[in-house]
Amino acid sequence: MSETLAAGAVKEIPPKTADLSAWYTAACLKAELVSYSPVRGCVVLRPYGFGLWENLQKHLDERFKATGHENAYFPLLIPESLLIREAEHVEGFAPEVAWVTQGGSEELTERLAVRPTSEAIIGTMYAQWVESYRDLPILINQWANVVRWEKATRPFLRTMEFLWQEGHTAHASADEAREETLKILELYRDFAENVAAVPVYYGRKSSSERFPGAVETFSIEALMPDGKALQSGTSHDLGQNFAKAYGIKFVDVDQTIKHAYTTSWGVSWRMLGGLIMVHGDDRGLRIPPKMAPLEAVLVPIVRSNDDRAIDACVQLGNELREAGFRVRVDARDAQPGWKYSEWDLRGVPVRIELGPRDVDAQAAVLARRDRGKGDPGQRQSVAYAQIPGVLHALLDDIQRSLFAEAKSFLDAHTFTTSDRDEFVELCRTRAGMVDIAWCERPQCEAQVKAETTATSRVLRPLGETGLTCVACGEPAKTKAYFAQSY
RNA sequence: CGGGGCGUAGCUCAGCUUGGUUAGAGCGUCGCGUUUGGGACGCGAAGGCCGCACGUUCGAAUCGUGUCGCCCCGACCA
Repeated sequence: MSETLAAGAVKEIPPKTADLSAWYTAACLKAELVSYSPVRGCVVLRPYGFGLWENLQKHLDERFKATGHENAYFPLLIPESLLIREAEHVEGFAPEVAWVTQGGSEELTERLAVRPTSEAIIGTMYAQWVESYRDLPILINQWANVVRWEKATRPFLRTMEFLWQEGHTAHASADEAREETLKILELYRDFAENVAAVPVYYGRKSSSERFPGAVETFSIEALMPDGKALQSGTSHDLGQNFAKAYGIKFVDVDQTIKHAYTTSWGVSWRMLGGLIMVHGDDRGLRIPPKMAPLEAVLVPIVRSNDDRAIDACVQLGNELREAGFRVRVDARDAQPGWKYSEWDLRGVPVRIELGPRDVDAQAAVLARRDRGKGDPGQRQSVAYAQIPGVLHALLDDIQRSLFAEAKSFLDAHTFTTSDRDEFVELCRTRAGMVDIAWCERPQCEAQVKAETTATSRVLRPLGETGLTCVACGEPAKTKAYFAQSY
């Protein structure tokens, strides 16, 4: 089976501007982020890709801890009887649930779902843990894999099995649950923009885009270079729906028994796919320094009879590592130009070139990946003693400049219109995010989708009153960003 | 699941229309030598039952059917 998988799987990377999808898949494979697995629709996360994932985990975990959340772990397998308790929830996920029907040689009397998400099992446990308002809130996050039986798959963006974190909280009041939901939305926005350097719009989801079983869903939405939006993180206010389904009850301060209010929220490795598409260029990946598995790679230039650069690189590499940088010395016996291209492809933010000339001058050349080859600001010679400081500043600047570049793309591809024809045309041509006054009616959204394949991405408060819906002419209730999406 | 494309050496592909010795190229790999500041050069070598199965045929990479997988576009979804 594996030999059939290899055939035709890995291609040369086509220009990003010509075909984003083809570029994306090839880049993920060639940069050794992922490989295809023998199971259709699943990918193997290779060490370099896992490095990206680890940085995502690190930064999100820091933020979760800072807001009082703790990590825990719940089982992979969920009995059918538990999964089906919340009606909307099970209806929403039914088409994509994988089932275990046999254990060893024994047919199971009750089949087990491989979790598509963990509300069911976690809600069941919370019901056992909560007795009193004193037990609330429960603020738990889990890092886990989930399985959804997808029809069409693509590395990171949609795979049958994927890694994510899912937070599940329970609260004593509706206000507190809503506050938690919005706090996490802001946490995700902050992470996306300040760590992944991916600018996003955030807000409420329309009813048709809502999580099955939620009272209200919020999300962050990034814009890909082809004009399609990518939902990159979701935060759900579940109200009392799941508490009622799973029996999460508590005695409140007023001595009455009440159902808790719960939330759930998640970010998956899909975020990595967004980061790759947003920042990559024709030479491959460009990874923002805070997410980069390697912040810098050191390439020694070796001349015949002069390999002093290798020792110099090893020493400089050790010093930088001690100073807290993530670096690697690439001392492989290969052409420097070949190495440059390879590390460019993998998106390492800074390359440090060190050859005999530099050894003589006690300096090294720092080259930044985010700028083009011909850019005069791309390379600079820096004396040994100054390197940690310059590297630090350089990484900061790269982080900022990648965000700025992506932000100006988002701004340039966000359109506001009050004209229906223009709205339809912008949606249809996949121009970007199209901002309109909207009635928020599901029928209207369905009509827009039928006409343009675009849907509402996020809803924001409407500043003015008395406006009419740009799509249908009914009274407008909200401001909405429409776009086609992944 | 629907439409389109593809599967030949590690990679990118040619060959297929019109079936015919031993299936090709470039790159990569290996060996030796010269090289090394943005994908080096010379010489030599290895490497493929043409995705898989069945069928048509004297003969199949080439034609037919099926199947698996990959890519793109829809539908569905994070």
